[in-house]
Amino acid sequence: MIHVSAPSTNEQTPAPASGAPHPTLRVCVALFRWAGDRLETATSLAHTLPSDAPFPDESLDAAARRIIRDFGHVDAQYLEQLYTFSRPQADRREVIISYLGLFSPETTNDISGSRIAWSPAGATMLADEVEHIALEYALVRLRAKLGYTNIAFHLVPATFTLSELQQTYESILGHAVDKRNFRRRMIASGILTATNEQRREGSHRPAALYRFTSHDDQSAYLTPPLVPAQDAQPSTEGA
Amino acid sequence: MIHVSAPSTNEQTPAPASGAPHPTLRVCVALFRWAGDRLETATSLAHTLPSDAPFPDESLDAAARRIIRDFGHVDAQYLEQLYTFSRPQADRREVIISYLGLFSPETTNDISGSRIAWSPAGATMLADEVEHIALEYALVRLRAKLGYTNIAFHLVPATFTLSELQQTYESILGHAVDKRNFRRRMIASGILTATNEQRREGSHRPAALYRFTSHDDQSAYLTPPLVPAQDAQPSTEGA
DNA sequence: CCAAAAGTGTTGCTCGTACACCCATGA
DNA sequence: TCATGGGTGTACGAGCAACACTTTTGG
Repeated sequence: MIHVSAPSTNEQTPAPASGAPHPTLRVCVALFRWAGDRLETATSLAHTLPSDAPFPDESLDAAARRIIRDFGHVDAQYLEQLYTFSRPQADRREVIISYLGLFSPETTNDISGSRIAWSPAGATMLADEVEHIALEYALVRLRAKLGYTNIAFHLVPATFTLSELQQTYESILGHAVDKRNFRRRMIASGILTATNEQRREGSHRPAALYRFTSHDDQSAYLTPPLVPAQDAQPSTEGA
Repeated sequence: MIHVSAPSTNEQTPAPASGAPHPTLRVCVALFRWAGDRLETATSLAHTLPSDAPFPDESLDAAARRIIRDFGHVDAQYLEQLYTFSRPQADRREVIISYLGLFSPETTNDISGSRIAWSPAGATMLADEVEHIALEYALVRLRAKLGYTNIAFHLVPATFTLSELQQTYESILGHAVDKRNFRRRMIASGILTATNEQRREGSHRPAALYRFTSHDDQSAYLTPPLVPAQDAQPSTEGA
């Protein structure tokens, strides 16, 4: 978590370049939800990503949250800054800070008066080129993070079956995964807790319901394969 | 990694007052070089990271490259956008786009009239809080990328011995690595090519010299210049 | 009793890690 | 001949991928 709090005492900031117009600032958010059978992207009714200029007294993160509330009338479960683009526009430059946001299904069920349209991720067409790139990139990041974080849990209801979770993974990754391996890995990871409840639906064996062990994610995993050698250096190997 | 869970209740910030001051934009660069025995960070003589406001007609990447040239009178071998911070400052907001830059030793040898001071990475003290965070984060990213990219090659001379390369890794990672495993991995990875030259220095067996197989790195793992990089996005910037 | 999804183990392979000694050289 | 760093191979364990059948239920 990156945290910027107090204003700095350092007054190093260069003056805005000689009379030239200030760049336009815009925060845009690639929002996803799991629709039960597929991943969906949120667009405004005008086929753009939800976006707005941050207010002067507002952090970028806060602006992203506000944009999500304004468009969807709900809060996202997960929010992460992705990348900052810039491009020439009219007489000034436009700087676009892109975010990735995730909704849980419960959240998006009772959206009323929402200005959001949902379309299948991957088939979402955006007029704006930068927004298109930002969306593609958000998907890439989301896929990558499935592999080494518990980010998928933000897309899934509070309690869920392992099959549901697996379907979520498969649909985001775009390929099937082995059931036994998937379950073993999920359970071994310790981020799942079995509730004692079951869900019975249809004429087949009921499924056990699980929930997350911890709701804060430690997605800050970085794993360099190189590992410390036994001792500092001094002798040849101990033994 | 930013995880925003339960955002505050709606404050419904006032509409974008047209008279409100634009945010200040600033690009700052965490620059590293390998000094032969340690990793070093570049600071301005005033103990700040090299930074400046981008010109209106200049992309963020171009601004970062210009800043590096202005401060060091040389070009960096590697440049990657890291994260965008924002903070309140005086009457307006300051938005800081941070970059990671790497120099090869050859490059920094003939810096003359440079406005850069080098200090050991990790021991570099910066007055500004955001710059400090940006620098720390750059180090984290650099370390992490050692594990799954060939980023280290940007820090090393055009030809080098495996021991030199290993020292670079060890010093950046902060721990020793096993010599045999390191060499096996490097050679197996295929990004190294053995030249036929040797380097003899000191009273011991001469070392074989290697160089990179390909000089473009696919470490564009975590940056959006994704699939169709430069040409598919005429109005945005490549990397 | 049938359909339909839930649930369960084993095996082989790959990759990472630990580990010790000989080689070539200059002084 | 000695000190110094360069260079080499093997064996073990962890973790991942492939793979098929039994269980429980509703209709």
